[in-house]
Formats: sequence, C-alpha cells, structure tokens
Amino acid sequence: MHSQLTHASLALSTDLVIYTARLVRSLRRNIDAPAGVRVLSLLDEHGPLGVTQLAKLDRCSQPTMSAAVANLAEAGLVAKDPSPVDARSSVVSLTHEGSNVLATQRDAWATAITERLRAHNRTQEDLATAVSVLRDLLEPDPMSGANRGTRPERI
Amino acid sequence: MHSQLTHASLALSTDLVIYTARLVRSLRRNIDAPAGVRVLSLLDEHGPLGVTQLAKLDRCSQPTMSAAVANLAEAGLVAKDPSPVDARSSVVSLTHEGSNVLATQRDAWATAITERLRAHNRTQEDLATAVSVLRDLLEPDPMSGANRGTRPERI
DNA sequence: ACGCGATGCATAGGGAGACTATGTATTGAT
DNA sequence: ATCAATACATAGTCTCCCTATGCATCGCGT
Repeated sequence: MHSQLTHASLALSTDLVIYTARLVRSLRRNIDAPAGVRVLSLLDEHGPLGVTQLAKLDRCSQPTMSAAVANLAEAGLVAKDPSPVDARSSVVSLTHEGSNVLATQRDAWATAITERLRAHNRTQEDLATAVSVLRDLLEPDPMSGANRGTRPERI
Repeated sequence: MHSQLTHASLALSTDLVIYTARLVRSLRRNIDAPAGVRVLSLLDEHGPLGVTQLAKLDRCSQPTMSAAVANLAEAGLVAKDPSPVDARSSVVSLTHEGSNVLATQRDAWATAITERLRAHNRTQEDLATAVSVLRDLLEPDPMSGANRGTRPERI
C-alpha cells in the first residue's frame, strides 16, 4: 500500500517535521517573534526592498508581508517610503533601531543555540549540516507535491 | 556590546531559526496539519496516553492538547475513553483510521523529503544529523533562557 | 472518615501568523 | 487612450498556541 521507503527514512522524515514544529513553537513562546525578525534579516541581507519582493523572498503571501511590514514600521524597526520610481510601490528599509534589534536577537539565538549544542557535544559543522538540509528542503517550492494524488485527510 | 560569537555562529543560528519557521509554514500551507499528526505520532510511539501526558511529551500546554485531541477524536482518528483507574483522567488511543492517516502522512513527508534531499545530493546521514541537532535544541526546556537579562523587544 | 492540597481536564478569551479573495491605483505597452 | 499586468491594501477566516480559571477527583495526613 505505502511506498517502499526504508524504515529509517520514514522515521527521520517524521522526526524532522515534528521537531521543527516544536522548535518553532518554542521560539514563539519566548516571544522571539521570528516573523518580524525574518523580515529584518532579509532587509539586512538584501538592502531596501518592496513588499512583494520581501514576500517572495520569505515565501509568504503578499498580504502576510504587508501586515508584517506594517507592524515593524509601527514599532519603528523599518521605514516604509514610497518608491521614487514607481508610485504603486514602496521601499522598506531597516532603521537603526531595527538593525539593533536584529543584532540583539541574532545574538540571543546564537548564544542559546551554541550553548545547547555544546552541551550535547554537537559541532558547528553539525549545525551547518542541519542548516543546509533545511535550506535544501525549502529550495524548489517547499513541500508542494508532497500530497500529489494521495492528498491525506486534513487532521 | 554584543557577545563575541563568531560570525559563522551568528549566521548559522539565524538561518536555522529562519529556515525552520519557513519550513513549518510551508508544511502548514499544504494542509499537512502537523499539529494533529504530532499527537498521532506520540500515540503510535508510546501507546495510549492521557491528555496531560501528551501535552508534556509534545511540549505544549494542556489546553492546547485538549483541543488537539478533541479535533482528532471528532475526526475519528483517536478514541478518548475515561480512564478505568482514575475518573479525572482519560485515555487517548489511536484508531485504525488514525493509524492509517499517520502512515499516509509519514509516507508523504518521507517521499517529499527524500526526493528533495536526493536532488541536492544530500545523504540520509545528513538528514540524521539535522534531526539530531533539532532534538538536542529541544531537549532541556527548549529555548528558554535565550532572553535572560537581555530580553529583546517584541517584534 | 474527613479535609485539602495536588492533579487531570475543560472552557473562556485572546493573540500571532497565514491564506484567499478582492479592490484600487499605477505602469507600461499597444 | 486603453487595458492587461503589477504593487499594495483590506476584509474575512483559519490554525495553532497561550494564560487564566473552574471543576471534579485522588490520595494523604490526622
């Protein structure tokens, strides 16, 4: 009935999905608000961007990004100015405060993660591998196609 | 001002947080409803459990687990019976259908993940490493302590 | 046997984060 | 000058999670 994947494959994939979900929840619980920081991080990496560009880079819908940017702007972490070359578009850029918040948050995450991994005798190389695996999984167009044909019931 | 973590550490940690968030979102978008499957998976692994036990294992609050179990029960994927030895408690167990849904979902995830990793020349060992890293990060009490003293502003 | 803190769960209320559908204003190309 | 395409905003809704409470039951000490 089911495909002939190895037991290990099934277990590892399931664990990956479950652990990532728990990790994300855990991060949210500590009010580390990853959603906003993702945007700050994108701006830091790419420089000023429009809302739609940000949405594409973060792989979310445009309305979701609009809301995220609005929140960040209200908090003073980004500036949202009209584009000088396109009246429809806006240019979102990091403010000093946004930059500081990003740095602080990055530091907090890195500290916690580094500490934890060391406590488990995990190397930075292991972390790099994990990040690469996650990046590869997100690459094409995330998990679409996972349900092709066999769409499982909604849980 | 900030701690003396290496640039690599900062970048990797940030990427881990960001990628896991995107992956979870991507999984949700495909209506793979990880939340319910996590419960099914726990029941499959540990056998029948009470609501509070499930909540502890999944590291969520008891009310959250109550709601999850209620949904699953309504969908017929789990059975919720009163405990024979403790009138306060209930016993949640997998139904045949729940077991099938779990297997189907696991299979879908494993297929998608395996395929993607192979496309990027990533080995199963890499996947195992990633899973281990995530597990280690979740171990003590997730990310608590990340904000000790320096609690960053909410984004 | 009784009282009471501890335990197991349900309910109420609310918030973050996402999505789809849709509307509006510009742009750019015909 | 039109008109499809593009950039955003808004409305409405969903899932998942949390805290704060309330309630019934258990089990222990006296």
